[in-house]
Amino acid sequence: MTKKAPARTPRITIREVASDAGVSVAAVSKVLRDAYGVSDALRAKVQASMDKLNYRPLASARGLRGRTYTLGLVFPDLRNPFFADIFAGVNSALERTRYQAMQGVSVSASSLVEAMIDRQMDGLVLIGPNETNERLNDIADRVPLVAIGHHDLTDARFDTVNNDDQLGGRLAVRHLCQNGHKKIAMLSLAAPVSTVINQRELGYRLEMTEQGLGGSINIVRAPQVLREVQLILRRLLEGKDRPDAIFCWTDLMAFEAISVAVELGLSIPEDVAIVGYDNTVFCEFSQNRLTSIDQSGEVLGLQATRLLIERIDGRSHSEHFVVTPRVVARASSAKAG
Amino acid sequence: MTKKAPARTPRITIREVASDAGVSVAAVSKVLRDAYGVSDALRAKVQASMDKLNYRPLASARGLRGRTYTLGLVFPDLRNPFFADIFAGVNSALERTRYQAMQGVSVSASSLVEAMIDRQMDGLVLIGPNETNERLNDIADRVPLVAIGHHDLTDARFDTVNNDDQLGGRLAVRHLCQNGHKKIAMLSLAAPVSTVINQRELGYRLEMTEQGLGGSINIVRAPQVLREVQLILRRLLEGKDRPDAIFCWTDLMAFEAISVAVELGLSIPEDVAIVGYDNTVFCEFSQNRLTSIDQSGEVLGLQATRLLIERIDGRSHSEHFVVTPRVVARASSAKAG
DNA sequence: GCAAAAATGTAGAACGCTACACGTAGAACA
DNA sequence: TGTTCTACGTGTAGCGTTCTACATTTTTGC
Repeated sequence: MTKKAPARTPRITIREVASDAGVSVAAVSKVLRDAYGVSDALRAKVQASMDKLNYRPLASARGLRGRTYTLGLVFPDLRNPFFADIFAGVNSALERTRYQAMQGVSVSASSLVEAMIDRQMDGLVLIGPNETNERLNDIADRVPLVAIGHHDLTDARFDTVNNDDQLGGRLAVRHLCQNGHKKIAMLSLAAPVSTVINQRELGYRLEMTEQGLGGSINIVRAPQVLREVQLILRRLLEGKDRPDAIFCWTDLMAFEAISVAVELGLSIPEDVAIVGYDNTVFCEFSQNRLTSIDQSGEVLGLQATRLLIERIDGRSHSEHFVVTPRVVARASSAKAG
Repeated sequence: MTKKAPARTPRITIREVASDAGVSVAAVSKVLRDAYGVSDALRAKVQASMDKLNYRPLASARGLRGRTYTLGLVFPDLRNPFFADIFAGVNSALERTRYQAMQGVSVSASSLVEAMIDRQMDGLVLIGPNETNERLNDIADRVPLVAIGHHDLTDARFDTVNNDDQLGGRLAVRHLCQNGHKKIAMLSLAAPVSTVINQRELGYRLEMTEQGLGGSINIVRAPQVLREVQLILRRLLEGKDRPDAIFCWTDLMAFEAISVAVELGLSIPEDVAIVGYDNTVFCEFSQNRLTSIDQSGEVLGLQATRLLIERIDGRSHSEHFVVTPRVVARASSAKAG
């Protein structure tokens, strides 16, 4: 079945560079890694040959001995534009380095993580990993690891970068209270897989209680399936006890909430105010004009990358970076009455 | 600066498997690649050892001699959820294979493509590449290549998978005509970088002409920048010659169009109908209820992957796969009057 | 039953790079 | 002038695979 592939233009190797520059292979390698013991003259000579031949080191070969200069990013999903922000942050951190990021997507990180380790990634960033600390430590024992959006720090042998999701939950409630809302419901995720959700729920609860609204705490949980979400929102908004505000655990759900509300003839924010989370581009975008909690994905990505490279360079104690969220107020939660 | 990294749990190598199974390294390699000349007994023995030791071949090492079983996907952008559909298609094509996809994002494919070649990807899928055929052929000479969303087939030494964008443009216009709209404008992209846009514009023009609306052909071009898009849309909708329908080159722009229209107090579809392109999940989603041209990203991804693997396996002539788009009608373009 | 053919397994040389261990030469020191 | 440093280059042994030869065993054909 497998025929011979057509002849491909062959690669320039370090050997050819060496012979072109009239030096040893080892010398070229030194220049490549800017290792100690290289004179300016030699560097220049080698550099010239590399440029001339358009030489590029082969990552797999490097990986066999040293590094591949490749970082792996594991996203849980590609549909949420919030992840694009994180990615942008990663890339800006990588700008002046020799590292390159490769991404993969998978709900259960496991198999993808293995694939990335097989491919000699120098380090991994897991975004919103749905994994136990035990499992994460297991990975961390094999490859430098940073988790974004993981709040369990006990015994962590990896770094974390987090938005303060608990504070985020609080801010949402506080903001809605300030704008005169009282019956604030929260739309959360069924089977809360991530510690992120737990923190947001906790923040919601705590702030509701502190605001003296403990009695009207109302967490509604929906799965990721669109139909289900719509159904549950409809039930919530048609019920006799309709909330006058909904805090949604992510912008995407918030858009859906707006959608269902409008469909039911309710006006926003007069009848029901909506607040989302992530402050994705789409908040600005559509008529949604959605108030949202900004967790600055770009900062998350940037810090995670910084920590990861530190770790690759040898740091072995764990660091945990926290970003403070903030409310970005838009029309969807404007002052009631 | 660079300290010694902490001791990592070492990898199981093919050598250890071989010694555990009491066979040669070559034998294990044969089993791994299911090459010719392996008895059932040997296979079983080796398989057992591999399972027992939890062995996983190292891609970089394989790459040095043969394949890495890694495919590279190059996306122009991560924000458009349409790309998630393509990705899903790729993954479903990969399901029962030993290949794994890694993604990268970059507007100008160039540097990312080089990085992927450096990392020994067995093949590349470029999505909406903003490159000349010359450049693409150049890449194709070095690595098996498939382009999704590239309409220039002259001399192509790579495969392409395309939605029939010209037909898509036609369908949009035809649909709007059938629903009684006449002054149909098209919102396109400034500096049309991709052949995709050209085809959609062409389809729009041709169908307008055939419908006898050649006189009201009106292509408005906006850059990718949100502010600009809003400005241009506002100008278009406030002008004395307001169109009664807008065909937008992508859903994201269509949402923006809806947004601006609503802001201006226009109702959709009575005052102005909107049609998008891509049929992203968000069409169903928000109150947008956006009519869109479906180009089935999943099929595109699946076919591209299929072609790519064929090419890796040795096919050298080019193939070009075309998917037929279809209109998915929703509220945003309902019958006028 | 014997030669030829087919099937099965093994040795060992790459693949392109890194990094350790040296060799050498000039500078600094006494 | 000899000796010790230091800076700079080089030789070469791997890293974990694949894959071409080749050696050995088993099967087949007559």
